[in-house]
Amino acid sequence: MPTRTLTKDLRAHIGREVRIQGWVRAIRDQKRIQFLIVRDHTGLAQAVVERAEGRADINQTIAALTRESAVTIDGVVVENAVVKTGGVEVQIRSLRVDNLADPLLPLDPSGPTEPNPEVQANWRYLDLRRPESLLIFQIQTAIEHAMREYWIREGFIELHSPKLMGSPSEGGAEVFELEYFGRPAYLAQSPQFYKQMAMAAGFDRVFEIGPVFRADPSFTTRHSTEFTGLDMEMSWVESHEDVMAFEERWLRYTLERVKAQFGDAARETFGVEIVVPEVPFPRVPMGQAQEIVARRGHTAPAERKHDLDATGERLVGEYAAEEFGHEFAYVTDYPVDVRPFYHMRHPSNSAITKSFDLLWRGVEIATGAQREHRYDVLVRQAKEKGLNLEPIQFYLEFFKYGCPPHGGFGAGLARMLMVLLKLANLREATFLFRGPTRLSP
RNA sequence: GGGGGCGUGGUGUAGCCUGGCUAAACACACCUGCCUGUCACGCAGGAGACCGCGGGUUCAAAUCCCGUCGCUCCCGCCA
Repeated sequence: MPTRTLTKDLRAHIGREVRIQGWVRAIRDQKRIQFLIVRDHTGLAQAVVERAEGRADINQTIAALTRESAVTIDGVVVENAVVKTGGVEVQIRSLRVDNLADPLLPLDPSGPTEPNPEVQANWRYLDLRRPESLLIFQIQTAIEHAMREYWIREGFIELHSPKLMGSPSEGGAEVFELEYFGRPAYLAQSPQFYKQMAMAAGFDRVFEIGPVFRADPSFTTRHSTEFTGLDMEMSWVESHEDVMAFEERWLRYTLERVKAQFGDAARETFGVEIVVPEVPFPRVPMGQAQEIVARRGHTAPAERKHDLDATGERLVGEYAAEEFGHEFAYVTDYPVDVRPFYHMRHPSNSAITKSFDLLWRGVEIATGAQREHRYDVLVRQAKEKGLNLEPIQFYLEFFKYGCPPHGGFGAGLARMLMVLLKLANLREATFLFRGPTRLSP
């Protein structure tokens, strides 16, 4: 008997005794009868008990109960069309208070208004009790699952690369430094070098879903200092086009799966329609992107006229939506000066890289490229960027003993979730947000 | 890093511009009592903030000024 029944399954247990477990969302304690609304991760259920001599203990417990307490209820499921929680209710036989909640909640998960961001962050576990919060992470699980499924089906190997590094992977300004047994170490801001090392190792195709760290003091709704990176790298590509072609099919599959599982829930809770994108996605070379942006009346600051700023990206997103009816757009052919040294350059035009960004509804969600796999060219490009070769020598060595041509991309999980569900802020799509001013809980 | 906004009981806000008329108001939550099935339950009563912090102006400041701390948004950086 003490097998737990989820609230969503009560209808299948009419007339039988069940145990439900969850949080007290509401207490309606009346003279003759007492109602509890109990929430678990699958929904709401009403539990009811009449005030009577034989149930004085239960009646008393309920009189002293508080909202958001954790309870276990045993009782019989009865059908009652009047009841708004699914037309069924549980007639309480016994009630156990597993954890009584303090009556003064710092954050009310079923309250009429949303608390301030700071209150939400400080009491994140109460904030996460809101069903819409739960749904975000159920959808995140489905996304990750579908992505991993597609990768594995395509012959990829899953990688877990180290996050502690002896030298900053590239550049250096945006890397966290920490003390490592008396010498400096750095938190990986990308698995870039290691996934390329797997190419040199002959793994052919790899992916990694793991934490990445960025020491940028960014204050926007779409940045954090620690997030889950989605990275992949594939060997024997002819160009970055092969990578883009993979990525768009991977995304189409993922959204297909997520829509099938959560399309209705996403519509009801967030008012968003999950669209399974057509492939190929629209492609917009940087030169054309600049024209589109200019035509739409936006002028980027002179010093970054080779790149797209956030507004520019939004406008290219609008363009893709209007011209192609598409939520996604690849921006390709970024100039050398706005790309890292390891991006391969076009053989016909060395000022342009074989790289791309992927925009979703005008928000940058991924960056990719074909990598430079020729040792001497790579060294030349690193020098050109003014890099100190010594700390990256281990990386450069990958390309001295037979490394296949390869390419890949990196994307951000929370950022994709934010765009998918049209959330106002990345932190809603992050279990525990880390930012320049947020390091706890 | 640059710019804007905000900071009032447990929570969300009003009041601030046009200082005193409010011993700081409203909603939700909380406490007490009442209520024959409630379902945003209802009704009656009650407790709870000296208005982020520090300084200044003034007869008088939550309200004006300066500083400071915190949060937040935009830009930049990027996923």
